[in-house]
Amino acid sequence: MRYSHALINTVRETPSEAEVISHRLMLRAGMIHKVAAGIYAYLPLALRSITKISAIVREEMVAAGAQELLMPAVQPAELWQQSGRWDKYGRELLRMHDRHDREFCLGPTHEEVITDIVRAQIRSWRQLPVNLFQIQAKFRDEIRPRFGLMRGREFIMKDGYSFDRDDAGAAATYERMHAAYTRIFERCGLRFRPVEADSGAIGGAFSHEFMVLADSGEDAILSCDTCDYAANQEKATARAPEATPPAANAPAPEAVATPDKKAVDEVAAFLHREPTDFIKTLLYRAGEQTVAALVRGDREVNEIKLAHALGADNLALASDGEVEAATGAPCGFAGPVGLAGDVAVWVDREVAAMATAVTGANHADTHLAGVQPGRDFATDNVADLINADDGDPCPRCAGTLHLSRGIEVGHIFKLGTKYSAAMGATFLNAEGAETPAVMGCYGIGIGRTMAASIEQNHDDNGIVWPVPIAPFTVEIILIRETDAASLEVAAAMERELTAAGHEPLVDDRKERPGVKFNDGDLLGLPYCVTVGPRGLKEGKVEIKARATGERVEVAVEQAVGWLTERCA
RNA sequence: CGGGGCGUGGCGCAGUCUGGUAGCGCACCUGCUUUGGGAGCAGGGAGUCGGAGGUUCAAAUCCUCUCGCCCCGACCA
Repeated sequence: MRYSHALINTVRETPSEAEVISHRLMLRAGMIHKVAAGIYAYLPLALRSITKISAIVREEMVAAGAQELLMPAVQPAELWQQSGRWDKYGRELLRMHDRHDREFCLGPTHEEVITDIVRAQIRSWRQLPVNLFQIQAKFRDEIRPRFGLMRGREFIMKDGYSFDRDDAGAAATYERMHAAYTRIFERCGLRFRPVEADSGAIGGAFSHEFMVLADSGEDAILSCDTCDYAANQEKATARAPEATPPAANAPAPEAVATPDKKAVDEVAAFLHREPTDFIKTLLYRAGEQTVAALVRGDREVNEIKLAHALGADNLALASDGEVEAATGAPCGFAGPVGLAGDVAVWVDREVAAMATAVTGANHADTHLAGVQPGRDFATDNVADLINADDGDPCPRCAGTLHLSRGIEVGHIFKLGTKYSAAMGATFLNAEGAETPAVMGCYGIGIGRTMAASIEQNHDDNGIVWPVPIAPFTVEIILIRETDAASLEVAAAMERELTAAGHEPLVDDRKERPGVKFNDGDLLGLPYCVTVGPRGLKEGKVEIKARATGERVEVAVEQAVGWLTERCA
């Protein structure tokens, strides 16, 4: 490919809308073009990379026994009504009407359609298992799209769905997908980690997210420094604390004045105690019920865990007015002792293990010291309710958990029979009984994987592509595009490299060398060959490795061989 | 949806407070000189100032409405 004929328009100045580095660099390198909020066109450079990522995904999916198909982006409301999600999905689902006023939506995911297909195609246990996937644009009307391709409304996704005869089969398929995903992200040259994830409303322990490790990631993950335990902070559980036995015959709680001190840190400083000596009481509304969640003063409530513990669908922090109604005190002085009887008290494991603590007194400007869980308030409902944090003990071994950030590029989970049962995707098993297929689903954000790679691999000068997903593998810079000898060498090299399976981009633009070098670094192709009169005088070209900055002078006739050896 | 900010040549911005014939840098086009890490000089093209309505002799600037975009938050298979 000749740069002078390629649609690659780099810009020196960073467009002001870009927050994260991958978005900035993709705009600067002329890879994407925004069409509307969260909706992008993939320009040729970006599409080349996306095509490569897709090819890796296809190969590994097929190798793992999956078959590719393609479903429509537009889906009829009836299917979503059958699964029950038409009413549940909310405004993230973009709905529309056709000319006959029938309702449709743009597919944010394809469980309904795939289940519809399979129920029409599958009759017998002999046809199972079947594992199907597609690579296609999805649309989710995100409340706030951001970070360019990282969180768009329209995005390219590989979504796969498996149907098995029984749980054991589904578990085996799940493991195969886990292994395939690991190979996919390894082949893409990414540093990543599979982590245990919350499976949302579906429940069950079978859910893993594949996280590309990057400080700019939107997800917090905890991983053990000793064993291979790693989990999304939404899900991560630290080892349960040992109970500290309370002193016998300890005095009853004592009220202490804490005028105008509300936040735990303020009260702790005022009383010369540590936040870890406190119990923080947060009030929530779960439907009609008011719930008090008790966590140690330095901890954060994990609302997902709390919702699971309660079996609640929707959970929201209580308003100031609701707090006053439940505690009889202004917000900031809530505590478990003497709460209104209709408030359900849920106690974090760590709090239940405390010997004594300071809590709010349910009275303005007052706290209680010397409160004993179990003696001064009931500990009937104990659960893990907090976010595990950096330094907590690992639940599986003697190691320590560490907090880091990641970008979710893949998510696999076992669905069970939720959709197959609701939509009648059943088959006759070996005993002749009608049985719903056991499903799993498996997603990879293709565009997000590309963005995550840039997020993880860049420097001050631009992108640093890993060879397997680079738009081109080699850039050939012509120092003097008017020099006949240089042109001849570049043309020959382009031919030979192409024949050897490389993808060269020849910068033959009428630009000064400095411009070409800087654009070369910005585009970030793995190798850059500089062809100019000065080197050719000695029959040499210079090759630079983008990732390491290593430069070598190589004889013209050895350059292709040198590159082939390095790219293997 | 709540809070904040921004819409002025392709991109980045000034001008708006205090109304008076639209400007700068980059990019683009032409020519000459240059050419191993973002060249110089000269010339040139390009903007209904997001849109609609209003005030005024006069509106990018003041008023009203509206649309879009960005940031923070709530939300998220």
